[in-house]
Amino acid sequence: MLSIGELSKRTGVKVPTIRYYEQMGLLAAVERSGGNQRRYSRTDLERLAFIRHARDLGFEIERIRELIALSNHPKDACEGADRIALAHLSDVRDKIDRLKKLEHELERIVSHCSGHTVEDCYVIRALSDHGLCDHEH
Amino acid sequence: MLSIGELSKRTGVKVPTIRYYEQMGLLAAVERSGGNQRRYSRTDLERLAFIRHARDLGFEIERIRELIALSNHPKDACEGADRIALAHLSDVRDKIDRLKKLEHELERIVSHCSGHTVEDCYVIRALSDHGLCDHEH
DNA sequence: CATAATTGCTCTAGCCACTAGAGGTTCAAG
DNA sequence: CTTGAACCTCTAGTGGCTAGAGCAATTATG
Ligand SMILES: [Zn+2]
Ligand SMILES: [Zn+2]
Ligand SMILES: [Zn+2]
Ligand SMILES: [Zn+2]
Repeated sequence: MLSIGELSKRTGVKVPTIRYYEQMGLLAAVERSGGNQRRYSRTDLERLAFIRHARDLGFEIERIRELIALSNHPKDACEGADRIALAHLSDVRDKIDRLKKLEHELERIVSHCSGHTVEDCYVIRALSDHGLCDHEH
Repeated sequence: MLSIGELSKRTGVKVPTIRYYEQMGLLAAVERSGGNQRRYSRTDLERLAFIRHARDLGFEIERIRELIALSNHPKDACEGADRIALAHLSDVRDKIDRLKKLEHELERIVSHCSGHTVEDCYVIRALSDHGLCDHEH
């Protein structure tokens, strides 16, 4: 049985974040000591590691809740989990596409400044006029 | 003189967002009609377009505040503006790098599921064990 | 065993950049 | 003059935490 601090050390998840996950219903409310302190089992640690890893991979809390619900029915088909992962992959790709457009536009903007005063700074002019941009964003 | 609704239509910025920008000090508090309604000039419209474009390019509100302050001193050197844009470009690149790692990892994960039950779903297993991942994240 | 340092508890508020809604006032068209 | 759209202010909610106040419990040291 681990205290919340020990669990935090072993998983790299901060103490208030563990309590937050409990509040959000990702971690079940666990056993308490006589003095009302949380005591975690190995199973709890594994679940927290799962949550942490899913968060590191960018899954939203609501999606993680769904994934946990699915993994409680091991005999069911796994389409649900696959669909969640695919949808997330698609989100990530959309974000990359948007950021690459920004990157391109920002590169163009910063490379055009001849470096004199603010009144002829290309950065300021480009921000004032989207017409100078290559793409929508 | 434009009402807030007309300004909204012309810039594509929603009405509550315009009021929010005023509250944040990006837009100066403007003239009011007899009945206390905001009235915007062409200059106000241009400033809002600047803010909107900078936001679309991903600049934070605080950075936009700084850019506006700089552009009020047209005779000064423009290093400040250039530095803000370069720092933002660097942020964008960092985000892209992180997302590309996620993309690779998610591609790998979804492609490994043989599509049976939850108990042997690779998605679920991969989430449980970062050791299966190719990269840190 | 007493005391002190550390860790734990709950509850509230703050972060960012909006967005939504309540409850009321002003404006413009007919 | 009446109607209805647009406006006003104020408060609260979003996501995923993080920080702090003010206590209680546990652990380490003497
Ligand atoms: Zn410049
Ligand atoms: Zn643009
Ligand atoms: Zn699967
Ligand atoms: Zn991993």
